[in-house]
Amino acid sequence: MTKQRAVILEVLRSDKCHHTAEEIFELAKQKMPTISRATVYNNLRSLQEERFIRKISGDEGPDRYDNAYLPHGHLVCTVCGGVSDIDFPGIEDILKERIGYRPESYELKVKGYCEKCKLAAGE
Amino acid sequence: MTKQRAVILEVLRSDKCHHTAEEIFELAKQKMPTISRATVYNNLRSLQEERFIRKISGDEGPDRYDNAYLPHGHLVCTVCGGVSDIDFPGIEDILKERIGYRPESYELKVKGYCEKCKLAAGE
DNA sequence: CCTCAATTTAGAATAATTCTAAAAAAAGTA
DNA sequence: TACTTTTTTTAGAATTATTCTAAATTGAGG
Repeated sequence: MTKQRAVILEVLRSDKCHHTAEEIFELAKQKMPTISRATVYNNLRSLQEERFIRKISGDEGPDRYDNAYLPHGHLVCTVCGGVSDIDFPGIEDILKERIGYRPESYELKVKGYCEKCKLAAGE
Repeated sequence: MTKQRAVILEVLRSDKCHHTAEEIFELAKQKMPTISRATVYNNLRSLQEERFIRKISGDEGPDRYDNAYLPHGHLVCTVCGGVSDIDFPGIEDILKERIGYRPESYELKVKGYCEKCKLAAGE
């Protein structure tokens, strides 16, 4: 475990956002000003391959990273564009039923209103 | 409806593949050699906004396009990398149950074995 | 401490997509 | 039809996101 990788993990775990590589790079630089962009990309890739984190590739804009590997849904807000985690109980059963085995992984993105924007609209 | 747009739609509808913009550009050029890459990108975007087609952004590689807008699942083959359509009956009910309304749209990508690779492995 | 393999670095290179400004085509209007 | 206006296309430049490169550095194991 290099210092750089520790910093990147720390950034990933410091909040619930789904940051882009560039954002992670900026945040990591605050903790370690000499860190290089390539190191961030390298680590994001290897962390993903080792199943510590998960890449979320969006319809638009750069990829984002989730600090958990375990698959779960993502709610993409049609108002603010934010991405939040959301679980859909029973989803894996449906997938298994259809293809005959529990999939190695899946990604589910649902467009709707995030909690914040739902509250704001309710006023 | 411009000639270019018609050609692009024709390419999209000519087979069941999920082509990349570059592939669509190449195929369109066979029908209309003067067509420009930007025109392909412009049309893919507007067709998507008008909900004739759907963009599928994958974990890796460029975006792909589906000739239908109606949401349905995609099976991403872990062997050959191909993307095929797959329906998961009941999925929309699960989504609605969890968020309280039928989502405007969703995207579900499941990793597994496509029909071709499943057959090949079975030998 | 040495050694060696793995990692980091800065910047160049690449890939995918968007932008730009001029030309062409289409649509609207008299 | 002829004229005007708006939209679309074009080619290539520009931008964005990401990967590659090769030299320098680090860190783990002996």
